[in-house]
This record gives sequence, structure tokens and C-alpha cells, in this order.
Amino acid sequence: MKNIQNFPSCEECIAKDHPVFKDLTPEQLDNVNYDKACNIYKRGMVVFQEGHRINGFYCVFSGILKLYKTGIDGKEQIIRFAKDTDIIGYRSILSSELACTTAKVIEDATICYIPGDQLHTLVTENPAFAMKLMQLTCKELGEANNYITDIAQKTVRERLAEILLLLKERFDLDENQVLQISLTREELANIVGTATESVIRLLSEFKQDRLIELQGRKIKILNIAGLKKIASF
Amino acid sequence: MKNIQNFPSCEECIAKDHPVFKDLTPEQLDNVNYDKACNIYKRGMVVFQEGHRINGFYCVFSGILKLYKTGIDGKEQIIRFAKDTDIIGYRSILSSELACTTAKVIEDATICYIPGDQLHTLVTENPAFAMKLMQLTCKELGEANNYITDIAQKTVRERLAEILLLLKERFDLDENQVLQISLTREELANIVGTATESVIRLLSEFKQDRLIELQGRKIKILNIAGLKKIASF
DNA sequence: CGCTAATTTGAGTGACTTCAAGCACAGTGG
DNA sequence: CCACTGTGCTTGAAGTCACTCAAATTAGCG
Repeated sequence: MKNIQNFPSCEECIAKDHPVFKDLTPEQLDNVNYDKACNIYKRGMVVFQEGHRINGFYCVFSGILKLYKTGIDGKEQIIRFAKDTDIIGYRSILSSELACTTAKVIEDATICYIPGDQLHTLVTENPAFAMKLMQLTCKELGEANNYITDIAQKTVRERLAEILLLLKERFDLDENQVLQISLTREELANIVGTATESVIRLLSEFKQDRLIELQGRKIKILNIAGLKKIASF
Repeated sequence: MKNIQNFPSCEECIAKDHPVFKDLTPEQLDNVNYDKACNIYKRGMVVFQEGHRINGFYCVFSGILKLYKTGIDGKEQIIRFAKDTDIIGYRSILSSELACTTAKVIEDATICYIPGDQLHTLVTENPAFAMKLMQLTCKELGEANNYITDIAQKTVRERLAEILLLLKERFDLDENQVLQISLTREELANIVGTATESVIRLLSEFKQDRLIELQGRKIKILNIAGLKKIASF
């Protein structure tokens, strides 16, 4: 075993019904487990950077990352988030391109690195795995296409309401209906594709309309139906 | 042979260095060739519709289609185009979801339909094919992510210039520098994500600035560097 | 050390500007 | 003749700028 520290074993991820790895044979899983290198990343750390070469992919064990592209004059556009059992960076290895996004930690994370040739081997040797991976890519592609349509046709107000609902789906609410992901106003703006000030103004409108409650970065969702209506979802 | 008419054989597509089919064994290709059903589609015809179930995928032999999603109040958002050797609809079979876009012909097309189980068989039996298909999906995903960033951050003017350049890459220019795809102003607007009037105004601005020339739907590209500058490409 | 002081960072507000959408209408050409 | 193109005008949504305030970090110093 390479990782002598108490780093996670792949079995722990499988136990969570891992979307792509659960189809591996015990032997294949062993190989991955042996080859992988785990690391702890603190908030703000960059796992990989847009435009750089990456030779493997990453499997998130815990924590949350944002994946973003840097547009003109350095403005971030957040493409998606990754949390436990998500894999990131696999796109670049498959198409042997440079990373097209930057992955930055927004909640302290434990992440395993798996060399790229493992991925190639698995795709060739395990059709079920290949299928799952392909389905994952297709799902992401479908979501991306949806978002293109939204961003092109909906107003900032509609999009912000929609993003709040999507974040709720992906990160859930706690027992007090508080969104279980903490983002700055600027980060919210970088998802929605707008200015920070606009997000601030719209959030307080939503608050006034009793759709949400705000205390710092905690967002409490009060009226899901109301948000859905605004998002025309 | 099922198709008694003079419909294209798969070999003709292979001859064009088909992006995913070229990795098939002769036997596999034979199977596809036998199972496929070809059809001629006229401009305006719909190959498949958003929200409908499709049980196979389509391989474009000739012609051009637009793939679009229908947003709120029926406004089209064109996601991509398909031309010869492109395959469409494969996403829905892989993830066994309903079609998430509508495919409509904009230039008379010959299109082959291949049943979905063929795709499953090929992915499982031919790792090289699986790999190619995955790379194709990844490429599309990368482009989608780029477009999200653009549409979220760039002005309509910048995006229109960029789209003209992208169309030039994809459909080439003829000997007179005329773009080899003919779109209505509305269709252009539905790619860029703006109003038809805005496209009209901006196109005539571009014309005034000697970047392009217009004669009906024919767009002649005069100054590529200039367009690149506007698109901040 | 511990306790301010100083600096940074993020949230929030108001005034102003501008881009682009929407509407109405006039050509025009296949 | 109808769908498409083109133009002028108006309005509104959202971006930008300039600033305040609060909280959180870091530095400074007795």
C-alpha cells in the first residue's frame, strides 16, 4: 500500500455507491487503490489550473471544489461544482488536451489522484465502466446545453432563482432549510454570469419577498415554489 | 441489403475518415450497414424532437441540420450544427433519456438511422470505438463550457463576431470568401442568444466597418483579423 | 504573549450609463 | 403575398463606478 497515512481507501467510495467505480472488478479496484495518491487540500488551494497539462484525474473523497474558466479580464465563470464521489479532470486525459478549467477548493477537501493510464486501461478493459463514464459525460453535456439556453434567454433574476434551486438539489438543505454550501456573492455572480452588485440586490429582493432569508453567506430557502415560479422552472 | 435504393453505404463515410466509425472491424461495419435505414430529408423537416423518445442515433451523410432547444415562450436556442459524418442523438441512447434537443434540417440532407442496440454493442465490443465516442462527447462538452463562458461574459457584438468565425471554421468559405452556410437573421440570433433586430443592426455595422459584406443571406468575410479582434479571440 | 491598530475582504447602497430588447412600421424579394 | 429584412424610437434591465460599513485577518508593539 502506497498510502500509509489514514487516507481513504477506494472501498469507502464504493460503499457510497460510486457512480463509475462500482463496476470495477476487485482486481481493477485494487490497481486503482494502489496507484492513487491522496491529498488534503485547504480552502483556496488549486488542484489543477486551466491551460496546464494534467496526467491523471481526481476523485473527490470529501469537501467541495468549484470548476471555473477564466474569461476576458480575469472574470471567473463557474462551470460546475464537485463534491464527494465526483471525478474531475478526466475529460482532459481522455481527449489528451490541456485542462480547460481551474479546480479550486471552496471547502477543505480530501482528493485522490489517479494516473491517466489507469483510466485508459479501465475504459478498454471494462465496457461497463466505459459506459458509465460515457453516461456521466453525456449528463454533464446535457446540463451544459440547458445552461446555455437559460443564460441566453432568461433574465439575471430568473437565473439566480434557478441557481438557488439547483444548488439546493445538489447540496441539500440542513434541518433549518439552510443551503449546505457557502458561497460569496461574487461566486454566486460567477455562476449566474452577472455582476456581484446585481446578485446582492436581487438576493435582498428575494429576501423582501420572503423567498429566502440571509445571514452572511448562509442562505435559508423559505419558499421553493416561489423560486420555481420566478425561475420559470 | 435492406436499402435497395442508391443510399450511401457506410464505406463512403469511412472514406471520409469518419471520426468514430473508422475504428470498426469490417464485420462490425457490415452489421451497422445492414441495420441502418437511410432517408432523405428536405429543408425544414424535423429528424427528431426535444422530449421525444428516440431508439437509435443518426449519422449525417450530407446536408446540414441545426440542433436546438426550445426555451421559454418558444424561442429557439441553437446548440450546434451537424453536417456530413456527424452523428447526432447518440447522447439520448447512451443515457437512455428523452431527446434534449430538436434536430431540424436547414439544408437538404441524407441521414442514416442506426438502432440504439448497435451503439451499445459497439461500445461494449470495441474499446477503440468507445474511446473515440467518449472523446467526441468530451470535445462537445468542452465547446459547451466555452460557450457558457462567452455568453455569460461577452457582449452581443463580441459573440456575433465570434460566431461568424466559428461558422467559418466549421463550414468554410467558398472561393469568394462567402460563408458556406446560409442562415436567416433569426437563426443567427438564436445561436448568439439575442434578438433578430440586434443581429441585423450589428451585421450592418460590421458591413460598414468593412469586416463583412452582405447580399441576402450570403455573408462574405472580408477581415478575419478584425472580427477576431472584436470577438477578443 | 496578549491586546489594540491597521489592513484586507466582503456585503451593501445609490447614482449614473449603456446595451440591447421590444414595438411599430416600411420595404423587398422569392 | 407572406416571410424575411431593415430602421427608428423608447424603455428597461443590468453593468459600472464610487463609496460606506462591518467583519475578519494580520501586523505591530508594549
